[in-house]
Amino acid sequence: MGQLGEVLERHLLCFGEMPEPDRQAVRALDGEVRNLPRLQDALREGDRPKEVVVVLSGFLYRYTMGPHGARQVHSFYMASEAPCLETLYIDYMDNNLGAAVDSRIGLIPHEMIYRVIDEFPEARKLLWRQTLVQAAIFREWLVRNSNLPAHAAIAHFFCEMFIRARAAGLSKGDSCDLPLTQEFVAEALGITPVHFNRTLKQLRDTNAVEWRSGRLIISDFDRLAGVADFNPRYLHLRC
Amino acid sequence: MGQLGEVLERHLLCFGEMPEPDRQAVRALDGEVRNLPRLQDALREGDRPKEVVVVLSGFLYRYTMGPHGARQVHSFYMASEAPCLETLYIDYMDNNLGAAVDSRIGLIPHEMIYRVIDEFPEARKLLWRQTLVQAAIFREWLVRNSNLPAHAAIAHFFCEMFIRARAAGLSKGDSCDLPLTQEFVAEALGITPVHFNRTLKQLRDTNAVEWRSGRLIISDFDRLAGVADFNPRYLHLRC
DNA sequence: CGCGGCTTTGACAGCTGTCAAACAGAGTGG
DNA sequence: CCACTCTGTTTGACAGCTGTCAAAGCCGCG
Repeated sequence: MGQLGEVLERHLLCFGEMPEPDRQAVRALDGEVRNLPRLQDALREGDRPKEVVVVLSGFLYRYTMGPHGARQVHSFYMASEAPCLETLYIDYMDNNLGAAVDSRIGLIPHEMIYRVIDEFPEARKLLWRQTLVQAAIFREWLVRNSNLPAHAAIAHFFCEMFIRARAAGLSKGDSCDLPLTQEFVAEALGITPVHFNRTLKQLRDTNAVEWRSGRLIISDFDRLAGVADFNPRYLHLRC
Repeated sequence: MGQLGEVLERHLLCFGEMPEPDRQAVRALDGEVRNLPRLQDALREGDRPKEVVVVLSGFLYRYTMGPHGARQVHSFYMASEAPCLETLYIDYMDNNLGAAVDSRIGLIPHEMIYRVIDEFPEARKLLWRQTLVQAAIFREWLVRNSNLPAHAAIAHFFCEMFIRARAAGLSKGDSCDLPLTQEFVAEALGITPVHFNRTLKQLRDTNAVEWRSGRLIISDFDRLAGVADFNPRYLHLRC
């Protein structure tokens, strides 16, 4: 029973069920654990990683660098999530994975996972599905950043983060950790930090949400979801 | 040897290699062929399809409807491409798939593909990879729509469509079909048709690209790619 | 010729970006 | 305990890209 395998098993079970033998096979996965200091990268564009990453604590983010030093964040990953599962079957990274705060990550060798995939169809199905859910999230972010005005986009982002935290068992009541700077989130939403800050103030004034010292508190989820036209359907969560 | 299987085989080979037995298994896939008139949907939000779609001719597009009737296009699919391969392992559609022009599509039953996936690991690998490449394209569209000014976004879109058409063997020299209205493309880029039109005129004046009566002609690809900061890396094409 | 769909153009409002500077809070060292 | 520094947040002023609303032009087709 590897620590990493247990984390991955719990994560996969958010998206569907597996029979006990498959669960056991996933649970048996294990690998190296490593500290990843804030702003350090775990994977870089062009890398051909030989392990799959699991977030144990902290917050990771995936990004690409634009031509003029502009950074676009594609996604955030909280504890228990598995970014870049896709490295299993894609030749090389076309983006970067880094730590937004001091984090601890686990590295499960591809070889071990290939064996599970070959021998346990239900585990394979959930692994595959996890990568598809990632794609669904990218689609939703595309819609959000392309169509929603800043205040709705911010509300949408908060809703998603909270729902994901709750699914991962990381929320407490109506709040969860969100240890990011405004700049990070602004780069995920495709807006300027300045504009993000201004718009956040407006949202705060609605008393639906608060975000300070790394903690997100959603006192009126329904109102916030209404502002964002948020529907958690795309997350394909079972719980 | 199914017609649909052959199309799918050729598409998968754009992303990697398979040994002959796997190729044969894919080639043997087949199913119903159906006409899909312009603006009609093949799949709708909430559907639980039992077949995988292959585009035989025409142009499909995937989209979601926003709250105020706003439509966001997630992607376009030209002949030989396979949209929504993801339906194999995801519970229900969280978006719609429709025809941008009169099209012909093939429907391969999930059951047939599951058998290939179970018995032919290399075919499975390419199928999986195809879904991952889709995700990579979503990421790139996210970056494009979030960061690039309209003229660069349009140039980027043209570059991608041309490269994909060439990979599919659908280009002739420096041109390919692109039978879409300006409105469709504008909705993919997350800008207004009016603004799209205005900005397109500017691009046209650079003499790098032309687009009329459904045909895209790129007379100076390098210049266009420069404007867009386009790098085809994310398409993960072998050829 | 008239109709319908698409493209093109105009005028104007407004959301968002840019550049700068002030402000706040945590950690450091004197 | 108080400067001091550093990072991140907050505000201000202003430019400009993009959206909105309308109307005109273009083209294929019955």
